[in-house]
Amino acid sequence: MSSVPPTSAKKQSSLAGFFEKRKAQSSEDGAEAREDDDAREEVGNQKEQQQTTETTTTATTENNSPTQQKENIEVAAKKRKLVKKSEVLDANAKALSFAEQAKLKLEQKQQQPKTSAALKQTEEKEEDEKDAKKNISVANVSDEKDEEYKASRESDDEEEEDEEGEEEDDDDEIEDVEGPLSASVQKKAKKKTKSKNGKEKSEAGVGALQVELAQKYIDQSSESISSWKENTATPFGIVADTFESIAETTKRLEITNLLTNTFRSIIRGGLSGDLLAAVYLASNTIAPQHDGIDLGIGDATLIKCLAEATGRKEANIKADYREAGDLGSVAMASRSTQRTMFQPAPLTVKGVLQEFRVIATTAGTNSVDQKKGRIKKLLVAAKGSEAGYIVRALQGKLRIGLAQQTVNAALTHAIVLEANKTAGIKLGANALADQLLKAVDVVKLVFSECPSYDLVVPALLDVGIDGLQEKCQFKPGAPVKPMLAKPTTGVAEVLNRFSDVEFTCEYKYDGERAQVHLLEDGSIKIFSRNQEDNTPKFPDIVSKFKNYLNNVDGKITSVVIDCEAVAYDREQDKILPFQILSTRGKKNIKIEDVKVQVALYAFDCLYLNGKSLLREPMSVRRLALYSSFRETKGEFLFATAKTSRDVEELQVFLDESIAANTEGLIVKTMDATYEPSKRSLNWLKLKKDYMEGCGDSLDLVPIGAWHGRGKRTGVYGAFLLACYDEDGEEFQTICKIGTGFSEIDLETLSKALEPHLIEAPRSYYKYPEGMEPDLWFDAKLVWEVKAADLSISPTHKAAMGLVDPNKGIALRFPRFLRSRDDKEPEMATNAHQVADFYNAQANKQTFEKE
DNA sequence: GGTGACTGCCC
DNA sequence: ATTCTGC
DNA sequence: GCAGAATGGGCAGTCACC
Repeated sequence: MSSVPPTSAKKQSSLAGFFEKRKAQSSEDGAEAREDDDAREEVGNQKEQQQTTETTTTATTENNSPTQQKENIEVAAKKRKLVKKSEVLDANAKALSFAEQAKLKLEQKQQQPKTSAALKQTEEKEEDEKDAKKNISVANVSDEKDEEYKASRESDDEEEEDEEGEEEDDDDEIEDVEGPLSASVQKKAKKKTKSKNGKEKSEAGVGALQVELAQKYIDQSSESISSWKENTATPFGIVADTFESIAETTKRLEITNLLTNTFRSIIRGGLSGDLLAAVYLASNTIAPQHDGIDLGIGDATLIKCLAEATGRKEANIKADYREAGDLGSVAMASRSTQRTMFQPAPLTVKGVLQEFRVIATTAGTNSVDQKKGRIKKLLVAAKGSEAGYIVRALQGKLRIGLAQQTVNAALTHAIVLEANKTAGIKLGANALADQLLKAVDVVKLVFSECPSYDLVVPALLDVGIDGLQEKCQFKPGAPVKPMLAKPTTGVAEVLNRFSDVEFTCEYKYDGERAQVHLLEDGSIKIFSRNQEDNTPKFPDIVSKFKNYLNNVDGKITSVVIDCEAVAYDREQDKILPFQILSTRGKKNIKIEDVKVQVALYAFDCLYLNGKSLLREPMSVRRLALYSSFRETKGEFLFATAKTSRDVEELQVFLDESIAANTEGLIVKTMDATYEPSKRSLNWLKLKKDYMEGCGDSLDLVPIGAWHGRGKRTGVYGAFLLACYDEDGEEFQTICKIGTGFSEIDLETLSKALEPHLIEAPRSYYKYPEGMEPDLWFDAKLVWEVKAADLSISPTHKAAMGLVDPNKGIALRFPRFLRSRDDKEPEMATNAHQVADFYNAQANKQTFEKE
């Protein structure tokens, strides 16, 4: 990766080092003489990285001797925790905010001597600054921010440093700015809240924290919240700054507060379209999901963009990404080296969203280039932290602890608070907290039944909370968010959770969720679990659906049912595995082209003859389902159900479900409504592999690893696992694994694996092309891993030749259980055992036909 | 016209 | 999908 | 318990490129 001389690398005490290193390297990018050091020392790289992380907290400890490195890593593990706690800069804690990175960069530049005392000071200073920043919660609306933008625009590549200075000064200057909350007022407000804390907390009621937030709102709204400039397009920087502040906290109410204030100022800006755009950006979506608009941009394209935009080599961008764990900060760092001939117009909230949409809808020959061109333009126009968030947005991971639910809460708060203000309503903290909580419930409910900001945001601005339900109603034609189920560990837990209520169990079929709508106009629509419009995928269902209606006692004019679409062999009359279902085409499918038949297993009825059943209990909905449809063999069936309270009966039913080629059971209370907003995981799922000692558990050998990203930066994020084949005396990959690890596991395992690092894969490793891990290990450790299923794999190599002549076996839903220190790698699950596991499955793949 | 990289979406 | 974690 | 963010296998569709 870097061609930086070791001396410079040694000095790197933090992520700032990353910037410095990159800067140095990028100047050599053009020369690109020593491009391929890449093969060089991946091992060293790993150590270096561990150390980098470690020194983030301890500054200039210059421990580079190999003997000390191990120690460093251990210390690093402990420190990371501490650092996280104290909310100081830490790459692992969460997103290292871009501003923080800039600060680090500055420190590095100034070559500040970093004795531990000095560092402590710095930390404290930063804490202060953060506090100040948080308190200027509405400051991003103010005119003085405009100045800041202007300033930052003018001094592009020095801007990070400049911002430092400016931020320092803000506290003083801000007081003179009319309109927005001054920092000092905010500070007072916060102090007030803090001092009240104790009293309020003891009052309980709605929830002390909510009340505290309400109090905060009251204090804030006693001042005027003004827009940056009325009726001027909302700058994207407002949103980026808000993200930046949000990135600095993990407290959800704090996040809500920050976003609420930004939404409020946008509302006051008077451009309703801007609020909608901001809501989309904050939730990192570009359109309602059933509109089927997606970016078509992934890491690979973004990396190419960054390389082209900065004139750097792709390999270097990748290396930076690996090291930083965040493509956003790579974009930030790269961007600052770029000079532009002229100043592009500042980005606006609406403009960025619009550009995202154009990128999404660009298709056809040369579309990739066009998309890249637009992204590069965005990056060039980006100021401050904007570029980082643009990249993250395009990646589909904001990674700041903000997603739809919190956006909905903040949107609600903003609407309510602004409405209160307009109406002159002034509530006490408790009353306000109560009002906000109820309003959030309403908005979440409405959004789950009408998942479209295009509809909900304008409605909120128009009629507010009270008229919202009336205005945004569930109707066939648009999907409802589906009810989901929560994993349980066994029959006992189910009985425990549903101890006092009547419940029912249904088979959990292994297919894909299908929400089938019959509209008033007679048309049919089918939506996926994620509200994608899957109608084109199931022309066969569409054409026959009306045959399944039970129209004897009256005409059914409209209906919505919840089903599982399962691949079905109508000749042999049996359910086929999920893998078969997934081979069905998705677009432009004609009925005569359908090769994989499906059976619909219906289990709920959400709408019938013009009436929503979402608020009805399960018992009523099920009756509606049973009475409105009739079963057709191999095509349309009701999910097999049983109602019982008996432990043994439940267990028997579970066994039956497994024997019937399904995944297990879904357990539902009979009185529960279909309102995922109330509890998104209101149903329970009972699968064999959730239970201890049941399901397939294998002992496997880690032979490689990938560097983690995001909150896994600095440790491995995933590992390559293999089984042992005695016949060929080789290790054959069976899956990657990246879940089931606690943070401590990851630290421990990284440490345990370090002595086994090797430069290149052993000759006796059989692994798929294109699945080369970042680092290879000697086959020494054994881990116990759980899986739901085994499948014939197009890539993995386990048991190759034993079940299929050319294909290996892979694990479905692999997760780490524990380390098996008592086992030698040769004692790992062997290839024959893997094959046996596969063959023991009730529902094997049988599609070797042709 | 075929192939492979990339992406999104199922689970 | 599964799992872990902070609130 | 919620919400968010890490991560899995594997398929079809799209587009660049040969």
